Amino acid sequence: MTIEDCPIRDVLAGLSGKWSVLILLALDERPHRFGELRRAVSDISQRMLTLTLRDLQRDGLITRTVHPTVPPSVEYGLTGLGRSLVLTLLPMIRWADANHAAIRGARRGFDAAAA
Amino acid sequence: MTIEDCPIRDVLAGLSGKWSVLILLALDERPHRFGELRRAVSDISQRMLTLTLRDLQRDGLITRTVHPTVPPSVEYGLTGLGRSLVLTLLPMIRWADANHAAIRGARRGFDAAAA
DNA sequence: CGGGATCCCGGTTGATACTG
DNA sequence: CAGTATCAACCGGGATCCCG
Repeated sequence: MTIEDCPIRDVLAGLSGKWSVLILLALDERPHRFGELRRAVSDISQRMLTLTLRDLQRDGLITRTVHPTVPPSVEYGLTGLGRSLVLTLLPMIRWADANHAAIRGARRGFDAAAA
Repeated sequence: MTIEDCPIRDVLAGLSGKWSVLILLALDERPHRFGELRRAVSDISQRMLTLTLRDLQRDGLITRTVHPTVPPSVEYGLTGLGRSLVLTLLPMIRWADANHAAIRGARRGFDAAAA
């Protein structure tokens, strides 16, 4: 009865970081190289980008292709599984965009009432 | 240019906890009392349930109704905003359910290859 | 260029005990 | 029943330096 037995919690855990969803969205547009991703998801640290990418790859959501050039070049892209996940994420993204103002308003109201 | 200016990150931050989504789903079925929620989301600590509920209420996603009985009874339910959010979440939930096995398989493959 | 290794801090979480 | 208070542990994440 560990955490992995609950699909929701197990899958969500991987997306719970601050960065996974942003990275998946960037890769949904087009494949990105490491440095491109770093700029696309501005203010992610090199370390967290590396770690998050490895987790996503481990879960079979993204591909990692090394081109043995000098200097090296690594391309990341979505797998079929990853693409199908992003599709289910898009409604939530749009909701976040559309209702961000309402949430911020609710927060202000709540905080004011608490004071 | 703080974090709240990005709708995705701001909204996701609230759901990134381990518990928010589970609670929202439980409340989507029907309103729950505190103790019911605690059993529904088994192995959440009392403390985290309290904290998460307050955050969700602060964001305008759930309602909190106190019935001044003895002993006290508090009912939580979804707001309209909350219900609309859950609707956008459901595709992702179903995806998690359907693809949990695939993800676990990918993980095993990745870990085996790394060894 | 694309990482890995290390250090370290601070917020989040859990256990436990107490309360109206 | 539905919380609040306090304390300790943990771990996500940033900074920095190094490497092929």
